[in-house]
Amino acid sequence: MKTNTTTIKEIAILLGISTSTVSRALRGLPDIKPETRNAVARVAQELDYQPNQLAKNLVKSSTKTIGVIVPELNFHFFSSVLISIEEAALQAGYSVIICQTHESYLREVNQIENLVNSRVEGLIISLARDTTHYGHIEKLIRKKIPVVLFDRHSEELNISKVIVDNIKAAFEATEHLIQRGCKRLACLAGPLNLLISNERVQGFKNALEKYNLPFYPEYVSHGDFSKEHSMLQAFNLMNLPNPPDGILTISDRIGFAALHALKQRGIKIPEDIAMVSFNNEPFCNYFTPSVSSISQPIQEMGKEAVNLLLKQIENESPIPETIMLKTQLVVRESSMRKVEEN
Amino acid sequence: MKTNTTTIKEIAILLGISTSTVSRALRGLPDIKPETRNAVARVAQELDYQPNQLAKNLVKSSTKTIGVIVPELNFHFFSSVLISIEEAALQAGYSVIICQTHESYLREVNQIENLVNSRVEGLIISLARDTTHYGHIEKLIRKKIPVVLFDRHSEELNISKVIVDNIKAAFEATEHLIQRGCKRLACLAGPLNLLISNERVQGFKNALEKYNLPFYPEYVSHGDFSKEHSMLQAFNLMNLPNPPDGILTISDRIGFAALHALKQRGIKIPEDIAMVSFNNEPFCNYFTPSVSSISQPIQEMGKEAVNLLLKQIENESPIPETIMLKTQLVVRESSMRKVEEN
DNA sequence: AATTTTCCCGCAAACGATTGCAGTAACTAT
DNA sequence: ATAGTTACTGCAATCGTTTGCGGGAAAATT
Repeated sequence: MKTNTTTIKEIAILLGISTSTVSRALRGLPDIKPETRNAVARVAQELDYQPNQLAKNLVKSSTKTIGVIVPELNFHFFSSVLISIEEAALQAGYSVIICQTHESYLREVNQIENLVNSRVEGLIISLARDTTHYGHIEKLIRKKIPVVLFDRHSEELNISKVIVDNIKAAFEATEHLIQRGCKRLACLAGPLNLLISNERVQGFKNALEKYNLPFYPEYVSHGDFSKEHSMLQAFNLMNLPNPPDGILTISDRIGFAALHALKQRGIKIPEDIAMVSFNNEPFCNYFTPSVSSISQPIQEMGKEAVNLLLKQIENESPIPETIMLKTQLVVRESSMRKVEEN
Repeated sequence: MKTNTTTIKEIAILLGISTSTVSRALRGLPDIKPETRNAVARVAQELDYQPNQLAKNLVKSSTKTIGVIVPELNFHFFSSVLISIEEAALQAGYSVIICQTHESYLREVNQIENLVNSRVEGLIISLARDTTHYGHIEKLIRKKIPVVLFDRHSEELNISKVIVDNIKAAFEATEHLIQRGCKRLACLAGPLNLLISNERVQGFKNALEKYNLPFYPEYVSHGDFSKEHSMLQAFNLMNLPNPPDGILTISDRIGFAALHALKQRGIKIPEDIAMVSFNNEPFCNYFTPSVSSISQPIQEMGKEAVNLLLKQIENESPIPETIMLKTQLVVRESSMRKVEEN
């Protein structure tokens, strides 16, 4: 389909002037006689001229665009961070291109390549589940393309990132469960190679250790965030000879599904089993019982990621910076057991 | 920050050949001696050459990109359709740029303009809540830029769209409530000027009419999908002298919040009030009671939207086509009242 | 040996803008 | 009247590719 777009040249010919004059007139540069300026404006209006961004970008070799890559658009956490990223970028005069990897390493590599070829000026990335080696990211650094990681990062990468203290957050959540009287604690985790999942498990372990509670490996199970996996994880926990009386789930996606599974088995929450989850999605409030969850600073996360990126883009400061934001445990019914005084 | 990218020219100079030869060699065109081809490949590899997509697009005046505009990335329905849109586009060799309007008309206009200036080859749009006149869309048609609307459309626009029969869907849901013994039916709707909301209300009315049930205007209330609005809508309904015994909500976002509000008031669902909602988000299963909801063909919707768009892009067929997809009522606990035989 | 064919490759224009520099006309100052 | 400004505008190169056309050398055909 041939879309007829008018160019600067057509305007120039129509008015019998040069393209440079038209260009300058349209952009409000000085040194243009008012009459010419008006004439140009008029004709541009009539022909509904729209500048070709591609040409513009090519000559200025600047796109004022940043690329954002997330595992899944569908996850409430990511779509929310995206909103704040876009907001912050827009304010700084940048637009964003959003891509998703569907947790696939190959797709991540592809998407990054595409964005780089399209000359985005920087990238904000949350790594895919399947990403276990980081050559593609290191290549970006070598090429001096600004990159910021958020949430799903890697310790191997010495690079700017904005994250939360997952270990501490999980520790606090577990501690809370212990203080509510839980003795046999379980943890429903994500994929085995996912750093943030492992960090949260670590925090879980730390809390057990501090309170001298035993750690049983079979009380920690891994899944892929899907409803099916998560419910299975919960069922398996129930089928153990000595089921847990407190569960930490490292994501609301897992938590909600697990809650569903437990309720299906007629287990009373929080009396039989208390629960704390991660992310504090709005739905936590809606469930019966409402779900205690660790709130992530979504707004800030997006804003800081953009800030870090812009700093790299504009100040050519390649010194990697890590911003660690605070989480907050929001206690609701699912963990509010009555605890006998002693 | 100056990112040093290698160009075709540098390769050419390094090898003492012309840029055209390099270009052809890299793209595997014929008429290139194997040795030159290899040499080019080698040097390109060494210098980590990445073609400049901007330049490419400019000369080919084709970007193989489509733009998608949705009101809010955060809505499960939209992010899900986006996934299937991206999938379908990718398969056809197109990439997608995703934008959100946050329900604002001005932003919609802006985003469209940007995308057009960036020379996307077509647009898939779900209109913003605040969009009440359609000059910006009509302009696209005048300029022969392929456009497809989905979900949030407008009757004023004679243009390709993929939608569902909202009237029929709401009718069936309401009929179901009536068949489960509801006599006083209410409807929690969205913004007043939102077509799909009004269509659903219309279907609601149609069912009342068919079954000779009275329609009270105060039983239909409008909100903006927010938790606060939706809960308020529900509370207002409860405060009526003669509260309803059946509620249709035109979106799960409203439905979940309403359910929460009703439960807060100690109302038994479905015994006191039965409920059916719209969209069949995965969470419907998780609630207590689980929520009956009308399932939208999300996958298909995305796929068909892309198909319609590609048809316009590639076949220059500007004949508007409307694809109406089937919904399905998924009955769960929230509407399963015991109904006495008679 | 002359002609044709095949194989490679380069020149230069094009895509649609921006921009440094130069040039002309009008206006001001001497 | 001449020199010096000032106000505008155009030329041409540039960004990094692609592509039609033409041409020379080698190989094949007569």
